[in-house]
Amino acid sequence: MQTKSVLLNRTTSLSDAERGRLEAAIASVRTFRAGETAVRQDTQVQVSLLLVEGFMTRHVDARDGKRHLVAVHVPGDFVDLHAFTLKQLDHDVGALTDVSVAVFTHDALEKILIDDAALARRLWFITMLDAAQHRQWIYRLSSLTALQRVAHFFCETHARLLAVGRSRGHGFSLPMTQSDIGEVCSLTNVHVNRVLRDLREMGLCQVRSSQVQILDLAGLVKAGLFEPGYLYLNAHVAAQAVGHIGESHDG
Amino acid sequence: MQTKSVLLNRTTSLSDAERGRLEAAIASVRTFRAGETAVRQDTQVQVSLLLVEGFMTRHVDARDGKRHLVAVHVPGDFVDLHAFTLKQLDHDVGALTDVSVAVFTHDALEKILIDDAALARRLWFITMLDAAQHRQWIYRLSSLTALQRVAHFFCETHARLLAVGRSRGHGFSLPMTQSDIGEVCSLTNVHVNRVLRDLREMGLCQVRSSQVQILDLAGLVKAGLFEPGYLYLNAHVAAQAVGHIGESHDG
DNA sequence: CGCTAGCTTGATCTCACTCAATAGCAGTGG
DNA sequence: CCACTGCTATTGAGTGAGATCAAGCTAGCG
Repeated sequence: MQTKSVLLNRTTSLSDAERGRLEAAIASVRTFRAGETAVRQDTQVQVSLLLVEGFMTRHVDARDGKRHLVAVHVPGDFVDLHAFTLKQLDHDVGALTDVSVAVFTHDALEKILIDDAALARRLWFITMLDAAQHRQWIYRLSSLTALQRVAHFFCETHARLLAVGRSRGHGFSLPMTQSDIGEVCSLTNVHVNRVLRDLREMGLCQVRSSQVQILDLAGLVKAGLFEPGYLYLNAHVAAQAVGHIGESHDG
Repeated sequence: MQTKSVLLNRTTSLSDAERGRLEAAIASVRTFRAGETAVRQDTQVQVSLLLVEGFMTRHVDARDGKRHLVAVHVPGDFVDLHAFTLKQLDHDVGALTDVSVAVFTHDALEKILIDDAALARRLWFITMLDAAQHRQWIYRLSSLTALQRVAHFFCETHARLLAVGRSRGHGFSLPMTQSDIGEVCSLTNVHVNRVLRDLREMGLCQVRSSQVQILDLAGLVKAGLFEPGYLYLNAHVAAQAVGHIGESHDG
């Protein structure tokens, strides 16, 4: 089953029993097209979505028409598990690319909460990882310069993709425009463009056509003051994420 | 019992049974002095703290010696419930004033998770409220000007204090220096000072000796583009928080 | 081939930072 | 009692990172 491998790849190592239990709870798999809004702010929801393939965002629309991202999701992420307890969201969930998601009804999750405390705690943990990332985004906005922010965001995304086997260390797919990156880092598209030029000229990384090519991971980590502790990765992946382990050799 | 009234005042309405269950799980009550660090980043923890009296912060120390707050806590808040699943925190927890806290062992919380799914879900919800506030802080930093940020922060804090009966609508206690407010809003103490002068001259609010006096709540809400939806307050409190209900008459 | 979305570069502007100086106030000790 | 220290608040002058405005470029696509 397609979804099986995704769950297997989660940072949060699940026991076989837990994984099976979670997969059994999938109600359906559905897709959204790039640009579609999957969940709209302030509407009542009875399901939560696990992203199987593609990239999604969570974003708030400011009153002046601008919007700001509060999360970027990669395959394996439970994008709106928090809706299980909140029931209505304070932000939109959108698809950056064509995506497919596994749908979990809240009834099914409720059943897990009642019957399987260990798995429930795992799910809770996943939502807490999310909150830890929010805190790091606050740090990024409050304490880093434009260049540091972009470098930090790239390191974070790279680390998370590493954790789910979607990067081999040399680069990764990032289907976002410079304006999108600006909405993550609170910069204008013009300034993102200048920052990317600087990163390129510094020999740290290169971005073209939705691909981030990492030229000097250790340098990028340093430039972004990136410390992956908040991602609660296993030691091996964490070391890889900061460039302390040679990249895997792939084809 | 002192703690009882605190739990009673929680935004999240608990049933009598749930409240009793939670109070029974309190292992002890302890205190910290103003300025003390209650929980330190990256250390293993086996307990979580519910703030009974006083104000606490959660903050990350940046590499350059500056620090940034990621949360301000008021009485009734479960300040580090997320440690139950994370086990070690990505930030410090500190006391702004002398505080007293109720201590819950994670063993006791584990028991609740196993035995009482409804209460467990309530606790999970509380941690999700926290995440929703993180998201709003991201919005505040990314999309608001200095004056808007400070106004927004005051509105948020006021709303939360209203919810636990610690404000009657005219003002509230905020034991923070201008530098502290700067660490919330990512501004220098100098600029916070200028913003406070502007807010005063605009007739919106007045701050002196740790007291925020609200002169025009509706105006402050407007100035801070404050929309309390993310706090998931009950309708009555929410209306009060944005100045749509006349303040209560107190002594 | 023309249209549109995204990228790139230059010129100018502005909000908030930095640096600096002064004042008020609480605590402490001679 | 006053001198001294340390912390917080206040105000002014100059600076800078990133925004804004404007124009031209590139590439995919109907």
